[in-house]
Amino acid sequence: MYPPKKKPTIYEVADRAGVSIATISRVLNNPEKVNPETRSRVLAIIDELGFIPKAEARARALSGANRVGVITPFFTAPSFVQRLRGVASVLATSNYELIIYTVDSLNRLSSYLSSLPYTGNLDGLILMSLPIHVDEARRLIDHGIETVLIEFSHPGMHSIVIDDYEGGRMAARHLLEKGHQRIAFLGDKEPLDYSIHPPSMRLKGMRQVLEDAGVSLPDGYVRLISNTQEDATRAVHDLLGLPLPPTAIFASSDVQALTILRVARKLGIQVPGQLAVIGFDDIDAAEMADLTTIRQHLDESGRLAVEILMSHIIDPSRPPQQVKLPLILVERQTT
Amino acid sequence: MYPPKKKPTIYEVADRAGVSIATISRVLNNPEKVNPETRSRVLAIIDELGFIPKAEARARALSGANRVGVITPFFTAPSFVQRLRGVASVLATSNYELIIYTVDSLNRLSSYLSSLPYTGNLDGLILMSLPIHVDEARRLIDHGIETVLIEFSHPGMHSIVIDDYEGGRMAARHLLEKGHQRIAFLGDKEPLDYSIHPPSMRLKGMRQVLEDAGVSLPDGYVRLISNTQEDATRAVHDLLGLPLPPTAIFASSDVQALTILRVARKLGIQVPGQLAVIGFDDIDAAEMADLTTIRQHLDESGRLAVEILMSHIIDPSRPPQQVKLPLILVERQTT
DNA sequence: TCCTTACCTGTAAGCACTTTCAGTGTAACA
DNA sequence: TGTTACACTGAAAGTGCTTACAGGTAAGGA
Repeated sequence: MYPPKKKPTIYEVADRAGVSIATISRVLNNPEKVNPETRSRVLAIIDELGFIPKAEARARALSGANRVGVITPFFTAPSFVQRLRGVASVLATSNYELIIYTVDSLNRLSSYLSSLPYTGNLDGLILMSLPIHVDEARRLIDHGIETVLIEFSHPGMHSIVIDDYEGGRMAARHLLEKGHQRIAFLGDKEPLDYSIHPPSMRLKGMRQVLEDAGVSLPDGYVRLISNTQEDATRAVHDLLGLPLPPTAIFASSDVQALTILRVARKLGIQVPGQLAVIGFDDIDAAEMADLTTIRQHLDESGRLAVEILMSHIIDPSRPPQQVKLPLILVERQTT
Repeated sequence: MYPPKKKPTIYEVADRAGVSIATISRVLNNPEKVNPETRSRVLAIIDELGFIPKAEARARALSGANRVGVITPFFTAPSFVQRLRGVASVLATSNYELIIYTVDSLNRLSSYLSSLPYTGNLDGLILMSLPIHVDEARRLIDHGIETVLIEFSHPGMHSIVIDDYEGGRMAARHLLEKGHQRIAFLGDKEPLDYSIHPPSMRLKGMRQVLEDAGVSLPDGYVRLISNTQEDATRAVHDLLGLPLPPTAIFASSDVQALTILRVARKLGIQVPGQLAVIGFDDIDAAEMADLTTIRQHLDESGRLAVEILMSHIIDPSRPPQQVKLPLILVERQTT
C-alpha cells in the first residue's frame, strides 16, 4: 500500500465511480435525487476513499447557511409544541436545518439574542411568544437575519399575532349567550418584563363584554396564577369553593381549562351542567377532552412563520409582514 | 435608515476601500504583504461593515460546533414531543445546539442517515423510534458520531428501550385483577419494514398473560389500525358495537386510549363502570384525563439519551450503553 | 403505437474566496 | 540621468463544491 494519499476531492470520487461530480454532490446533499444503485456505489467509494467534503469550499458554494433557528420558552406547554410542529412540517421539505434554542429565563433569551447574530450563522429566526428589545432587533436586522415574532410584534420585523382582546370578548359573549351570569377568569400571572401579556388582554376583552352586558366581574372571580399544576388546582378549588361559585370559567389556556375539568370531575361537579368551561388555544388535547375553546391555529402559526421567513430569505427587499391570525370559537361539550 | 443590509462580501469591502478583492484577502490572510496604511484602512471598513468571511462563519458554526441532532418521525405524537422535551431540557444547559430532523418516511430517514455523517457535522445523534440498517450504523460509527437509539437497538450502538412484552403483560394482569374476562386490544398496524414493532410486542405480552389465565382473546377483539383519528374512532365503535363487547380495552398508546374514552363518552358508556381502559406511555394528557396507563418515562428517555451522548462524546472509548427503562403501572380513574 | 411524464444524470455556470503572476510606482543607486 | 530593487497591487486563474438546466431514458397513458 502507498502512504495515505492527500485529501480526496469530489473529482476523485467522481472519477472512480464513473459519474460526474454533480452526482457525488447530490448523493451527499440530496440523496433522494439519485438512483439508489448509483448512490450506494458512490457511497461505497466515498467510504473507501475516506472522502470528506471540505466545509469551507461548501460554504463558498452555498448561498446561505440553510439554518433557521427557533427560540422557544422551555417547551413544556403543548401550545409551543404545536407551533413547533408547524414549523418543522414545512422546514422538513426544504432542506433547511431546524435549530432549537430553549430559554427558561429572559436572561437566557437576551444572551441568545446577543450572540446568535454573530455566531449563530442563521438565515432566519423565529421567536415564540418572546419579547425583543429594540437594540436586539436592530442587531438582527443589521445582520440580515430574517426574524419572525410569534405572539409579539416589533416595528420593522415580521410578526404573527392574534387578537387576544377579541378572543376574550368571544369567550365572554359565548358564555353570556349560554345564559351565564357568574363568570370567572383563570389566567397566568403577568411576568414583570413582558411588554404585552396575552392573558391580560384576554381578560380585558372579557371584562369589557361583561361590563357592556351589565354583568359584574368580582375580583374574587379573577385568578392569576403561575403555570404550575398545583397552583392551578388550588385556584380552581378556591373558585368552586366560593360561597357563590361561578357557573362558568374562562381559562386563558387550554391546559388550565383541562385542569378545571379535572378538578370538577374529582369534585363530582357536572360539566357543563353545573359548570361551563371554555379554554383558549385549541391544543390537541382539547379535542380529546371535548373542550369548548377559542382556537388560534397553532400549527398554522408555525407554518406561516417559516413561509414568511423563506420568502424573505429569497427576497430580503420585501417589506416586513405583520399577520393577524383569525380566532374561531370551537364549541364542544364543556359549555 | 440604512438600506437593508445583506451579508457583506469581500467585494463590497473592496469597493468601499477602493482596492481589489485580492488586497482584502491578503489583509485577512497575509497582512504583512499589505502596506500598513492600506491595511488599516481596509480593516476599518471591515469593522464598519461587520464583514465576516463566509467560510469562516460556516466553519465556526459547524466544525467547532457542538451539535447534536435528533431524528424523529414527523412529530405529531405527544410521546415524541415528550421525549424531545427531555432532550431539550438537558441540552439547554450545555452549549450544544439541538438540530431537529423530522422524517415522514423511511426513505427520508435513510437519506438523512446517508448524508448526515458527511455533511451534518454532528457530534451526536439521537434516533427516536426509528430503525437503522447495518451499513448506516457502520457509517455513523466510522465517522465518530455517537448515536443513541430510542425504542430500537443495534449492536455496537447505544440504545434506550423498554420491555414492551412485559408492558403488555402488566396491562393484561391489571385488567384481569380487576375481574375482566373480555379484554380487547387496540394498536397500530405494523409497518412493513420495521424490524421490531413495539405494539406487537405489547399485544404478545397481553396474549401470553390471557392465555396463562385461560382467558380467550378472540380475533375480533384485536384491532390494528393506522394512526389516524378516524380509523381509531371507527375501530372503537366496532369494538363496542360487537354482540359481546369487551369490558376492557388495552390501547397500545395513550392517544388511542383517549380516543376510546372520547367515543365512550359520546356513546354514553360509563368508564370504568361499563368499560375499563388502560393506555400506554403516560403522556401529559393521560394525567389530565385520569387515564390508567403503563408509564414509560418519556422525558427521562430523552434526558438519558443526551446524557449518554455527552459522556461518550467526552470519552469515546467507553463501550456502548444499552439501557432498559422500567415500566410502571399508573392506576388512575379509568380501570 | 405514440405521446407524456417522471426520473436520472451530466454540462456548465456560478459561489466567495485564495493565490499566482505580471505588472506599477517609487526610492535608491550608479 | 538611467537603472535596479522593492514593496505593493490588481487581473485573472484557480479552488472544491452546489445547482439550474437540459438531454436521455424508461415507464405509464391514450
